[in-house]
Amino acid sequence: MPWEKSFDTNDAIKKATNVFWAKGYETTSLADLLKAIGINKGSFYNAFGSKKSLFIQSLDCYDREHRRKILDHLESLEDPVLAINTLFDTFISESISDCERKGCMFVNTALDLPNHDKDIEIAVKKGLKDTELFFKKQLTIGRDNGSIPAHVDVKTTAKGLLALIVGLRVLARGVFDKASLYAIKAQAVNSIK
Amino acid sequence: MPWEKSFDTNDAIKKATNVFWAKGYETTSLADLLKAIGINKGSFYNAFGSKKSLFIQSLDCYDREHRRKILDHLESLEDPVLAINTLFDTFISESISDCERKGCMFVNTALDLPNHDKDIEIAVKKGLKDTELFFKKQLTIGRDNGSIPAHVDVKTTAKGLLALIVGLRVLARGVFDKASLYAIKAQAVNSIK
DNA sequence: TCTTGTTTTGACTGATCGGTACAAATCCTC
DNA sequence: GAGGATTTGTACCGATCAGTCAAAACAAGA
Repeated sequence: MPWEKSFDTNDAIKKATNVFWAKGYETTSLADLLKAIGINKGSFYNAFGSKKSLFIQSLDCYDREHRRKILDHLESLEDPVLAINTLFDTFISESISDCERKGCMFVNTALDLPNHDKDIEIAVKKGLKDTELFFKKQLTIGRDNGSIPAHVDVKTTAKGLLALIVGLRVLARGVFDKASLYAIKAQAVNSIK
Repeated sequence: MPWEKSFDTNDAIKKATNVFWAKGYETTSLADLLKAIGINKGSFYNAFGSKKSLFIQSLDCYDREHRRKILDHLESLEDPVLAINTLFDTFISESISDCERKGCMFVNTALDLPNHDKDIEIAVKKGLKDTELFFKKQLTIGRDNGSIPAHVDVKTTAKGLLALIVGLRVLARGVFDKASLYAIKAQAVNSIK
């Protein structure tokens, strides 16, 4: 009975994610989203309800398709020191090769949390807490298998590494060059030996 | 001959700075600025020319009245380890006590550099480079007087400390609590001993 | 072929955006 | 007080903002 949808919702969310990722919530206009997805207003509101609702779905998409995917791969390495090294390498080369300089969608959103609603705050906190947990797990494994010395405090260092990653993500959006980004990595590597 | 201005330009810039600081350039509307300063459009465009021109003046105001003022004081301590400790303490207590959670205007602006014009990019880069230079100077003094061990690499550590500060500033805007912010400080302190 | 249910389209809403134009109000000097 | 310089308040500009809505387009079942 119904008319088949002419566009794929998941595909549309992915396209929207890229726009929100690069420009942020406020700066992204509805016109930007419609152009990126290739539909018009009626279809947009029929499919997504509101700009904010799509933003939340985009955050979730980013979380699954980017953030968690990277961490899952690093965890599978089963080598905490290598995992942390590779994490920094990945973000640095991602930053350098991305001519849009999008950075990290969670970091970008975290910075203007004061201007966002509670539900978005919760989603962002959850993502960053989970990244912190990733560091905690890796540090614990490393200490247990001896690849990370015992004097490294797991809780403190996990938060410190998260802060370094966040700093790297910000500075990679136009302030630091490649060499400087690798200096941040060196700081991170130093803190686990 | 001329009619005296009914408001002080510098005072107006300070008020505008607070709004831009909290909300960012795009999200701040002209109406926000007019309300904060307490003037109306005619006076605004007569005094400042454009929204962007005022933003640049606000960045400069922040640079002089906040960023440099803090660093000047820390340099006057003539004790690099104390200076770096106090820097983190200052930012942490500033973050906690500020109910607006404004963070740092340079960090906020740095994150959306891709959406800003060249002149703003230059101003932000300059401010952050100068902060990096502050770290370099302090580390050099510390190594010279023996309060910081020789194995600490000045250039790398300066960039690392800057990244930690940037990360702290972001995470303080809604993700981390007080204890977590102090963990970042601990990471910084660890890296210079 | 006609009905039914869904999706698409694009015009429309009222609000707000940054910025301009200009007359009225104000003050200083002569 | 007159004249000139400058600020101030406000009406207005076109563009854009997020969001609404009714009619057109369409597919499948009857």
